[in-house]
Amino acid sequence: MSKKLTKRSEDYSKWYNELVTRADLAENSAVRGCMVIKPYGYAIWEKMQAELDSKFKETGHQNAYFPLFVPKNLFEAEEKNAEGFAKECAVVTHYRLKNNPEEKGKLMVDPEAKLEEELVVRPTSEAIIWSTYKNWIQSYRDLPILINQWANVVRWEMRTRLFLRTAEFLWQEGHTAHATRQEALDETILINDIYANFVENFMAIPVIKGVKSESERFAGAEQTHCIEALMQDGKALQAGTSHFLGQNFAKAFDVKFANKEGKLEHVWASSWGVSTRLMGALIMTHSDDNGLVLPPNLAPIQVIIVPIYKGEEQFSAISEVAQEIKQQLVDAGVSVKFDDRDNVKPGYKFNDYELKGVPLRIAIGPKDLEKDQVELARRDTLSKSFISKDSVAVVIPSLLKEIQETLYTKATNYRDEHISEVNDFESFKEILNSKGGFISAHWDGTAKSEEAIKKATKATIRCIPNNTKPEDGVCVFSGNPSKQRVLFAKAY
RNA sequence: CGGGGUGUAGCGUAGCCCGGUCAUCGCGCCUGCUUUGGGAGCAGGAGGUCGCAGGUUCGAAUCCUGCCACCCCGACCA
Repeated sequence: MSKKLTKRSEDYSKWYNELVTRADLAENSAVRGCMVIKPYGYAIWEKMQAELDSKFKETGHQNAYFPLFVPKNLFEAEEKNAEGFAKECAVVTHYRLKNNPEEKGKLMVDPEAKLEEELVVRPTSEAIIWSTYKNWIQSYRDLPILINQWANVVRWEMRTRLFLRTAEFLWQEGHTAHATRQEALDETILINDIYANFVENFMAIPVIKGVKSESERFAGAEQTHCIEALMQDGKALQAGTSHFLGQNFAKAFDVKFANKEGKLEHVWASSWGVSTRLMGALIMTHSDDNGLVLPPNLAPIQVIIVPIYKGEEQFSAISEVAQEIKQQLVDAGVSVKFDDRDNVKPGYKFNDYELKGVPLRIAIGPKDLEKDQVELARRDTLSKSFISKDSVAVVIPSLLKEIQETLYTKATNYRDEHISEVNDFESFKEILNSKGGFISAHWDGTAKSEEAIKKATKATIRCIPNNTKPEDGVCVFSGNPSKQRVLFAKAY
């Protein structure tokens, strides 16, 4: 394997794959379409989990856990939902293996052990959860139910890609039940805002909040709110969704409550989720040709200390200073590692931690010891400077903040430069293929035009942004009247 | 499921057309010494049912047949 990473501009997919593998985040598993998330990648995911989880709790949500298997008859209950996911379900049909009489030492599925009712491995948990909520809800006093679960789900995708589309992935899914339409709608929007704040402030990825067109909507939802991000290859990525489910699931699973007047009503619902796909967004938003670039908020190691030395004597002198600095940083709440491995040279370590996206690197050598200084290198700008060894604990925490902001600003500038307003279909196609990114254009609101545009350009409506102002125009495809612009893009 | 491609050491590969010292090279790994301010050097070493099963042949990584797996492009998708 070559030491240099493939350049982003040469082959974006290859670059992405190499980066994920070589930065030690994850790798393809022996199981088709599944991935192994390695400790370094998982540590980042855990940070994301912790932050999101606290936001959910702050807003009154609780965690719970529901089964992996969904009996087929439950799965069928909400027709649109079932139809939407039917083509990508893994199904358990048997519960036992036996020795294969034809081949020694091999096992076979025992045909005697066929299940009466097949079990669908959850592609999402609405069905199993709503069949449970039915028993939990009788009165308006039981509402709202605000539950989240951290879980894995399985969607048997034809083609997979590390983090972005794996057959099994990790996510959180919230499922709430409310007494009124408005309350459920408010919840849907509250969560979408939590997602947006999290992705922007914590992951330093700018997003556009909006709602999905009917054809892009979650199967079984009345409205799908979403956050859309833009990757460095000009393709959009749906980073999170929050669905207003209306009474669809309540009706499908017959979930009713007695209101204050004693009348029975169906409850109102929302569901929402973000997944390990956010890891993909993180990688494709910030990384460069040297590897991953982690925002300090998410970096398992925020500062790496690399010693440069000849011989035992120098090493112990440098170690002493390094340990001292490490302790100061730990006390300042910084996550820091001192890499004292002797089997690799400093140059190797420099490259290795750049590949892994560690935000700051401190190098300490004999020359620095003499001058009471250390070399400080930023991952985001790749710039180096020297600071006095006593100022480390003061300089670094604020520098980490600055890096977090710089990354967000840089990504935002890139995103904003890649939103193009167009008014005719020729420039639509032209810009989509040359520059990529989001295209803001008028659309007549029909699924027909949307489909035709998709066929012609592979671009889909990413969202109808929340902040667009009404503006009279004509559909970029059909020429029919339109009241506002929507965002198109090629998407992952 | 359609169209294309690939399976040789942990990873990446040469060899396949034209059968015969042919199992190649690089990275990684192990041992030792020298190194250490941007992916170290030298010396030695370990590691392979050439995807699987048949067939042709005196002889198969190489030719033929079947199977399996994976990858890419489409349809599908968080």
